[in-house]
Amino acid sequence: MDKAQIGNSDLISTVNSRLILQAVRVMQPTYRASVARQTGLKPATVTGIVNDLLSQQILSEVPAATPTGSDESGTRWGRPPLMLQVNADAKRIVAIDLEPDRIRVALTDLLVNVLNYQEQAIDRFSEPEAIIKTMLKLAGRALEDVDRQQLQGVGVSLPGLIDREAGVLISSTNMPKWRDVPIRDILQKELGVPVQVERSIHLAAVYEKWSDPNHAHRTTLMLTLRTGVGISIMHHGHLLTGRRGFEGEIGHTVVDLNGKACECGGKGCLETFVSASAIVARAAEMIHQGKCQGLLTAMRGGTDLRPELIYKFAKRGDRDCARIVQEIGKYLGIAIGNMINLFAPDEVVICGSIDMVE
Amino acid sequence: MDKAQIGNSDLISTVNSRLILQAVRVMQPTYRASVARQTGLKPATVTGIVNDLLSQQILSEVPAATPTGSDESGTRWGRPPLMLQVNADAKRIVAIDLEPDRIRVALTDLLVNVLNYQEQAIDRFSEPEAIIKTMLKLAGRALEDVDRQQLQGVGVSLPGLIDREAGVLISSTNMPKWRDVPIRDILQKELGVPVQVERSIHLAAVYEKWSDPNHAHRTTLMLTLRTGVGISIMHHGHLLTGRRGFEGEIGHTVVDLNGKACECGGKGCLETFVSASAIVARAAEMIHQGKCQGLLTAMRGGTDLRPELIYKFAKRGDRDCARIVQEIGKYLGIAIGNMINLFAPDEVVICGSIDMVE
DNA sequence: AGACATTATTTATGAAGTAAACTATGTCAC
DNA sequence: GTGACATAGTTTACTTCATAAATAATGTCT
Repeated sequence: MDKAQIGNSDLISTVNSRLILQAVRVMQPTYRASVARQTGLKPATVTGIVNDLLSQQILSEVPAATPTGSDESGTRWGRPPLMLQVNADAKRIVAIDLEPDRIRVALTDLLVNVLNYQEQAIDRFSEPEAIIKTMLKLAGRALEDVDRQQLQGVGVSLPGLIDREAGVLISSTNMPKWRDVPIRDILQKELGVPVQVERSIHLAAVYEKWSDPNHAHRTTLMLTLRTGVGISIMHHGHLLTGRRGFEGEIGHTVVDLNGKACECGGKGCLETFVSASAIVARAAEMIHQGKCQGLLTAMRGGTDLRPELIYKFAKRGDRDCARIVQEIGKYLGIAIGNMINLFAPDEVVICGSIDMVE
Repeated sequence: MDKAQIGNSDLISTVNSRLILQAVRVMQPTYRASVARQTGLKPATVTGIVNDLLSQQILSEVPAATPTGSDESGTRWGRPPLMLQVNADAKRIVAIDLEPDRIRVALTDLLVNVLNYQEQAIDRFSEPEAIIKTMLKLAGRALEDVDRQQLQGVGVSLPGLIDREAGVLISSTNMPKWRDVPIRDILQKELGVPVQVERSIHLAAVYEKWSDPNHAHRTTLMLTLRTGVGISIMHHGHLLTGRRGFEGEIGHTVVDLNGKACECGGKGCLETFVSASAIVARAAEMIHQGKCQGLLTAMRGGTDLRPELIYKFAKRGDRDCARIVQEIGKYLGIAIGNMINLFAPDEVVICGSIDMVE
């Protein structure tokens, strides 16, 4: 049997602190009595924890306010509350987004306002060591004026299969040299602060939940389009994740068993229809059959064959290109429909765009 | 914002009691010091909670035991532990399984040993009121010799879509008269004890987790075959369930977009290939085409056309019937493969059998 | 009989939530 | 202005739990 969470006063305080911090973040500006009503905690408890958070400067008190009681004539009474809000400046967070073609590093405050942003192009075929060096350089710059005490931690978004427990990037389709790289430990050692890693495609869902306080008991299905298709499911406030991070591979879901062979060994996988390379291949095939003449002309004019070009032609009324786009929708629709049957989500979010990686 | 679990001493005690009870159940017979090591709780804490559980008679102490310490020569030392085990007789549970063609009621003890079992055939077209009356009759009989104090509660397994929060059976394919029946509240009122409802197809997964202590951090995909196909996912110890209980509908996942129209409005749903009625229809179609002559002969002999008959012929070497069975496997395989891509489960369990309902 | 190892309990302490009393602070009526 | 009123927030005394540390219990072995 694994060790589970045990109950002690530590558990109580983390649970309640989070609850209160969350409540203030969502309702701010707000005040102690309101927080108590919302969370179900008693006023005395809220006072204690709020004072604690005030002394840590994670919350701050705002002076002015008017009484909350009122009647139909607009008469107000009662002691005016002391308003609370999150002191965004109390902490700093560094976010590192590794993508096949670039690294993006942001320094944010507690409310995830971006204070500083850097972007640097990389070659997706580089050695991981070199790329990590670049990440460290950018992170170092972001942290130049940050007190280490103030730094909450570093979050890293990775484009591929990860092992969450070990903090390892197992593999990445678009970055072939990355194989079992223990990136969390490397960064943690170099930066000397706690580092967390997560799979890129899931982070949109995490943010969605964070920014929407009513999300706790809903189920959201989020599809992320990029070079391929990823799926994330936020279920009752929890992100569905496998131990090894292998989940979310909707791209290799079979949507047409008579379809083309896929790299994965399957036949008719979703990605044989909706990935950037599949779309381009499909267009090339049609050009070969003498269709999509518009595309051919554009290419002779020096333009690259890219998904967005096909879409542009489709919008302009090119029948053949429109058919390609329509097919993408059809297969995406089948996949989404299947997911809806399985999860009965309260909402489906599609984000990103189908891009090529050089 | 919804009200979340707040932290107070109640939380601590429930968390720790459950932890300890669970540990004892899994390791029994065991002893306090071992429980403390396993759970991470301190010995004094375990003593306190165990004594509490002993006084409630949920646990019992077994006298004999030998010292636990030992060296290579087999020498043993130390104070011999007081062994603990779950006192299965402390509580009684009533389990009611409603199926389209029968009601099954069991009285069990805390370890889910069946003490008493009753089964009664029902007509799936009956009014819900009549069926509930039968359920109450059987439950009443099961409870005849049970002290109400001893009764932990009643669990009901329902064959269809449920609303867990409301305890309502929303609809059931095989029991057309059941529409939005608030069965939990009805039973609760009549029996005067807490009633919980769950969807039948998911309960195999729940039991699987309960009976396997190492299950907490695994992901299991469980397919349940009956008149159709249901899927349950046990993920990190939690059953994936939607608020309205609409999930698990893998049967209406599209596996062949050129397939037949399905009742649900889709085309090529899994259930158009692997449900009992679909299989029979497929065989009838083949007979019409002059195939499956063996089946035809059997049917002229008065045998009903049922899935198991087709399977019997397939096993005997009937080529056409074998093809039907093979097709079932093919489509089931696609659906399962897709699920594996999505969830990367640690294991896939297929249970049940494809049955007809009269 | 006494050393030893291990299990189990007791006692004292501390952390956290909470009920209830109490203080604080505004508005309004007079 | 003064006091009633309503609501916000704090203080105090108390309870519940976990826990560290001391202690007791119980067997084997020398």
